[in-house]
Amino acid sequence: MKALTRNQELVLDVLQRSARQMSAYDILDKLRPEGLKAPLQVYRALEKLMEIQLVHKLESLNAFVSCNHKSCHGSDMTAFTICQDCGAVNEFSADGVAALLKRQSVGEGFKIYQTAIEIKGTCARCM
Amino acid sequence: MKALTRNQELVLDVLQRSARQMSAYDILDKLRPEGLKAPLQVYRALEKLMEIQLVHKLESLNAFVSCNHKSCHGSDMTAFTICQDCGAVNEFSADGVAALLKRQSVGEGFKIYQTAIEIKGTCARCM
DNA sequence: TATGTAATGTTATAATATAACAAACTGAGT
DNA sequence: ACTCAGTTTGTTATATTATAACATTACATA
Repeated sequence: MKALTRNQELVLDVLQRSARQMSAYDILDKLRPEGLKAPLQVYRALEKLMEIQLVHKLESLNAFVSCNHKSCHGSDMTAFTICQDCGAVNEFSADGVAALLKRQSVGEGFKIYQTAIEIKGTCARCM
Repeated sequence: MKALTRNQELVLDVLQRSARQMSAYDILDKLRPEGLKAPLQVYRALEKLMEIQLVHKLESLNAFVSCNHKSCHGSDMTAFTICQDCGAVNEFSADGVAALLKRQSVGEGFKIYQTAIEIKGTCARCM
């Protein structure tokens, strides 16, 4: 487990402090005071952070969240609920779903590398 | 079930003829000969077509596919495998997964509106 | 025909993401 | 310490994806 570089630390830190998902440009704006200037600096850090599963991308929102969910590091399965009213995103453990998907995809001769499950709807608070 | 408008027909037709997923701009380029000029014409058609589930968006690719999968109209659950080698996309039926997700999310007090499951990996052909 | 809803066309612009290339840093092996 | 390979960085420019705003037209139906 390699140490993070400065830019990676900065990006991760911003994401961890944020209550919400952030776009790459949201992150960039937060980090301008630290000297970051170009989107690529953020995107590159995000790429690495996703590689080591400290950050996930919400594909349907083009946004990023940090992941403290220990069980998820080393897993290739992430699942999120996204509330369409309040915007709250919640990562939840989907082990049963993961197992089922794996079985099914093996049945179809497909080798899973990474899975994104994004569920849009209404959260308990907003109902 | 309302009839489709001209633009919606055109967009759906292009997608159905295509062996692959297409970006909105891919579609636009195919339809320039029919007189379409602006991205919005395509995006608006796509929006409607997705609403009535004749088209799905692959969130992780920012691309669109048509859906002939009868069982899926009226469902709020779509699942895709995406081969990272050849790019082939396959929609598969994930009823079991859907049921499981529904049970689990209900447990967490979340009301599902729409779910995207996108699995990246290697297809049988490419293994 | 009046009326409301939906769809259209158009221009402009916002938001998201990557290409290309030179330079600096890092770590392992010698 | 030296060097080599690999990674990370900084930077400018550009590609790709998506929406805003607004005037206009089509269309069903009461």
